[in-house]
Amino acid sequence: MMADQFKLLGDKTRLTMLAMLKERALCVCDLVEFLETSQPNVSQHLRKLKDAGLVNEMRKGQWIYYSLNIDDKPYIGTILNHIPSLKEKMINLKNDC
Amino acid sequence: MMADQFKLLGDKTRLTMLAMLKERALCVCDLVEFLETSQPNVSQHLRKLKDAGLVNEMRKGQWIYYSLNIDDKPYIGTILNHIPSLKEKMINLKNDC
DNA sequence: TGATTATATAAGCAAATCATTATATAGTTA
DNA sequence: TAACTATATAATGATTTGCTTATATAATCA
Repeated sequence: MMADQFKLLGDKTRLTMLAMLKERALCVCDLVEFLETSQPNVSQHLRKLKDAGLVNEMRKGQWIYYSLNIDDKPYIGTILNHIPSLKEKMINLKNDC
Repeated sequence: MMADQFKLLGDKTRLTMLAMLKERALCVCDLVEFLETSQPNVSQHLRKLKDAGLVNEMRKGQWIYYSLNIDDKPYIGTILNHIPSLKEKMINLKNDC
């Protein structure tokens, strides 16, 4: 249902995660560092996003990279384009923590 | 905050209400009839939408009409345009119940 | 004025939500 | 293999949410 997808966007942490993933694929530890929250918290939000089909995961060694999967959800893309870019603030993030 | 606005869209009842108001201004009793829920429930959802500035109210006699107020929120409009139209199903709604 | 209609507000409750802490799983490295 | 790192899952608890029932407010009508 459509409302369920918006419910996912209605949380500051998840909305920020999606805005980050709009810039590039990220591993869990990148998200943890940037969001300044616990690793389980990030993992649980990621699971919700994955269950809703909004993100994909791809293992790379011991890291798991998450990326946006919204090509079939144009309105989600529109929404994310209205969020101020986080590119600048993400510069310090090093992959493979 | 942006997430708070999406939180409002993340509820089936409210999302339907907004989709209805996209068609035209409606009084509370129209919403109650269409949504098949209680009048206080509708009033409380309307208050949230009003507090967030998504709808306006206008009294007309003993009725209060609510209308969309999203001219300054383009992404909300985009979202509502992706919701299947309710126009057909709203044909039987008589104003001023 | 008193009854009726439309709407709002308050109180209460079950269910959902978000975070935390503890633990499990899986890959890597020494 | 043992220790370490990255991530997931489980258990728990405080807070929020959505709805119901009861009551209040405001406009209309007889």
